[in-house]
Amino acid sequence: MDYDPQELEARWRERWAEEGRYEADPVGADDPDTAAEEDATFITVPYPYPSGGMHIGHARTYTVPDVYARYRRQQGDNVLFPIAWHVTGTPIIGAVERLKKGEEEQLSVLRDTYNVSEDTLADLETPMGYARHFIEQHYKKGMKNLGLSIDWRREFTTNDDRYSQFITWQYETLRDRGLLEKGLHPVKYCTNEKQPVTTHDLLEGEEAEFQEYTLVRFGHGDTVVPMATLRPETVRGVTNAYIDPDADYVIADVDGEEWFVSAPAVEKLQLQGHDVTPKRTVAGEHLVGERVTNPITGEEVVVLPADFVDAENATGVVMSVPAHSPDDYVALQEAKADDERLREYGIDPDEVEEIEPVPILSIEGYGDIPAKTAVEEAGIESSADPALEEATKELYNSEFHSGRLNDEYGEFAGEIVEDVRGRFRDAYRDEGAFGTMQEFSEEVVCRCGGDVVVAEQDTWFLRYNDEAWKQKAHDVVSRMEAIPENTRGEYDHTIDWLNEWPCIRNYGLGTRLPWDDEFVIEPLSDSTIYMAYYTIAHRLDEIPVEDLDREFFDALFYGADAVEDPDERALELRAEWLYWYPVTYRFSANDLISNHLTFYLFHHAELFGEAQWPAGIVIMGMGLLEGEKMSSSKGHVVLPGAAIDEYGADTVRFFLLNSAEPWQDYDWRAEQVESVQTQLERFWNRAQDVVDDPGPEERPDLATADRWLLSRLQRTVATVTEAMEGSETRTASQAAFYDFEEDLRWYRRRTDRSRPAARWTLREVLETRLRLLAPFVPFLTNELHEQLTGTPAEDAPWPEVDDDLLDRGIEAAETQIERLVDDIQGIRQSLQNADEDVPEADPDRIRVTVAADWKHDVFGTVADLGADQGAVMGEVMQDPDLRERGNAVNDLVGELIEFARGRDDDELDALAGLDEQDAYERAADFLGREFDAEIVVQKEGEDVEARKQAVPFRPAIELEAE
RNA sequence: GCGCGGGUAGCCAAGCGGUCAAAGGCGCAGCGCUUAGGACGCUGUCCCAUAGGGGUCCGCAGGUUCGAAUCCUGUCCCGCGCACCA
Repeated sequence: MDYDPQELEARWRERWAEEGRYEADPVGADDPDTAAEEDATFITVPYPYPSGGMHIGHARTYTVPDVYARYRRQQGDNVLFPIAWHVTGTPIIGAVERLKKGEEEQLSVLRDTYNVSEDTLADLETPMGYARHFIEQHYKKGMKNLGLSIDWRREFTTNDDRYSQFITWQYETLRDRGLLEKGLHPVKYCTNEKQPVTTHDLLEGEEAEFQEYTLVRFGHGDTVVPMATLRPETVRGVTNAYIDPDADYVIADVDGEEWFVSAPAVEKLQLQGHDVTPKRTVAGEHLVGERVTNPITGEEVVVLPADFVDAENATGVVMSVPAHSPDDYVALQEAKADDERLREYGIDPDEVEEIEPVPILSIEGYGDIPAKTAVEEAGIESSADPALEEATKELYNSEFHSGRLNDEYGEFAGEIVEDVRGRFRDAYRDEGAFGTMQEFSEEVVCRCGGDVVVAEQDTWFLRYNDEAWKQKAHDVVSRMEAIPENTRGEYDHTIDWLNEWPCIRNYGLGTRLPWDDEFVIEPLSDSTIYMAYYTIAHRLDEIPVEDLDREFFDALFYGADAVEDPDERALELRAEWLYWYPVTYRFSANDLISNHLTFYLFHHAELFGEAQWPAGIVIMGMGLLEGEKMSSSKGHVVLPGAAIDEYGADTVRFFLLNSAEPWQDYDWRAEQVESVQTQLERFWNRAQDVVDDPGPEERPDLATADRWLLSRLQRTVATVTEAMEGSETRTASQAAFYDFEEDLRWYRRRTDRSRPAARWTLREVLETRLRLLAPFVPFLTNELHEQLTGTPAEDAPWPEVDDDLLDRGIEAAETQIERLVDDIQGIRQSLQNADEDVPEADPDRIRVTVAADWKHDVFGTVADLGADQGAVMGEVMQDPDLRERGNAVNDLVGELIEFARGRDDDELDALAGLDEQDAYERAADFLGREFDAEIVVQKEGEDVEARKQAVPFRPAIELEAE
């Protein structure tokens, strides 16, 4: 029977679907308190977000947990592996809108990358229609084609009414526990659309960060002139101010005061919680030459004109600290040099000439006036010099990390800027001398073309900064299994670093905030405990939505005593939940540690008891395609459907699981995938050979080679099992498939495979390997295992190591034969390298001389005492015969000690028990065939002496030509 | 900047104190098998060598050790994540 993956895989898919093979239900759930929970294994993976199609990276994300799920099933566990669909938030809505607008890029992705036909495009014009298309046509199809062992009865979307009831319960509970809080928060706000926007909506400035400027409230008469700065601690070093004389500025009423700010600042201030009424617009020139009062020092400084001031940024008025800002220093120099311009603005040049930098902090290596030093050392002559920016950045950095404030700073004096800035700012903010304004680090433009600015918005926060909550989350981390182990610290790090998290949005799919339906709970916040929902999803459908109220879920998750009149149905579902929970392993991508996974830990820590806390998380790496990042917009993707059509699902699975461990990055390379396909085909063909001629039913007498192969098989079982326990899919599949293939190659070379014992051995080996490989290539292994035994591989138990078949002695002997072959080959090669022809390079006879008995006795002592020259010599010299040999013994011990180093006791014992001569004699036929020569095995003794020194396990070898 | 991961022969990639000139795959070369090709098997693929040997080597520089690709320190380079976005 030829290997036809398409035909074979289609058949098994059908069988699985018909049988409902992977539908899992609690066992012994009729008695909920004593259900056999220890056998329950619950595997989850983040539900896909169907805002586009599935690509090969997704295929791996879902196949890794599938392989583990299949492994646990063969180990006898009751395994639940469910899936659902995450549609919350804006990406799907955004995609639909771009489609409806007829955006070319979006149409091209849909048509060309995801093969959406023209007549189905219309179905995609509603969010759920769009989601449904990708769920059904891509994800579900792809998952089924891959052979994922999912319980399909439990699927749902996060936009379902019942799911919303569940999330409503979660958020009401959290609010009652004081873990939700209302407050102001900066958001990206489009001034054109007059609404908040997400990163996805941006045309420019996706990388922009929020920057918090301090507004230093300089005074001009009764008018406040707020100067924006990122370095509030330099306020005592201000010598003057700068303004753009040609830009528009506004005198406005702000929160009952009169302010002077740039025109663009008005809207920003309004959006940031200020009550702003513009009174009149003036040119910046209006303030030029005027004096403004420093709120901290009380000093008056002059306002100078400057073109470099950007009225679009913050308030459009800046303070000048020439001692510490190379920018300001150079600007001041240039102002001093341009008397004419100063006069133009009615400023007395002599007054400007007198302005000297005022240092306010000290820093080693920069002299008294750091900015001056920096500018001069960099040879900067003008503000147009590009080196100025670099010098400014470098000085800012140095001052931040190692500058110490001077004495005039009082309680803040002597401290490093990095440590003191926040406190300094807060102190004066409380006092009223400072204000705050948020601004982006770069220009941000909405896809609609509108300017995006920072707005402060009323928002509900999850209080991840709550110390008690953090502590509980840390407890979860300390108790769970983190795979790989080096990720554990990242969870702790994230828990410590997380602050308040705004958990609602103004629009999007999902669950409305229960007490304010203007808002919707955002995607990372409605996906923290949904694993619990899987355990009951299929049975929830029987219950009317309106019954799923707070009390219902309280009874479900907290038991009959938690509510006054518990709903019986809720208590039944509670049994299901308790049976499956906790989640045994959650498989997820490494970039989700810093948000989703840690949220998952937080919410479980708070809402559920310790017994329901996550038991383990396995982190998965990223995928590349031909060495490059995948990108659906560039069409640089491989779709699972196409890959499965071309190679078959088993090949796709095997490649994805075998090319790297789950947590390592992997690279889909067509060439490598093809090679996997041919390897599987070869495996199939060899298996067919065994199926066709399976040998005797009863175990015959086995030859050495058979016993060797069976012993190797036991080691393989041990290696694969251990690897699977740690989710090391690469190690496991490598050992079961490729590594063992090496052993088989040797076996084939070594022995006659038509013997009945060989047939029996090969059958045994195949059956075991099929079971070991069943999690990886379920289609092929099920088929072959059924052909061989009548049952599919997945229904056969996971192999166990048979100690009776493990034989160290046989393996040690075989290793010696391999070594002998290598050595003979090495000698022959060396002779073949000769410039002249050497007849011995093609020997007629090979003489193998085994070391004398007394040498083996010495080795026995080494094996007993270990690699300890002194101890061995001491022991050996007790023997008068050996003592007589003197130096020869000393040299031999040295060599044997070297040999014994790094070998474990088991191996040394096996070698000590080995009859070397017998091993070689039994292999003589084989060696003769290999080298086409007569093999003479002899033992070193009184009448036999080899040309070369024979040492135990390293016989003398002589090649002889007639 | 902060955190994580990584730099191994022509390429991919394993190894993570001694059995390491370093698994396996790809590529390349030779031989066998074959009508031929493919597939398969054997051999070779850093340098030197007429007997299983020697030399150099695992980003770079130091160090620990009887012994380092493997441990430590420093350094250079590359990838990924860093929030209100799934």
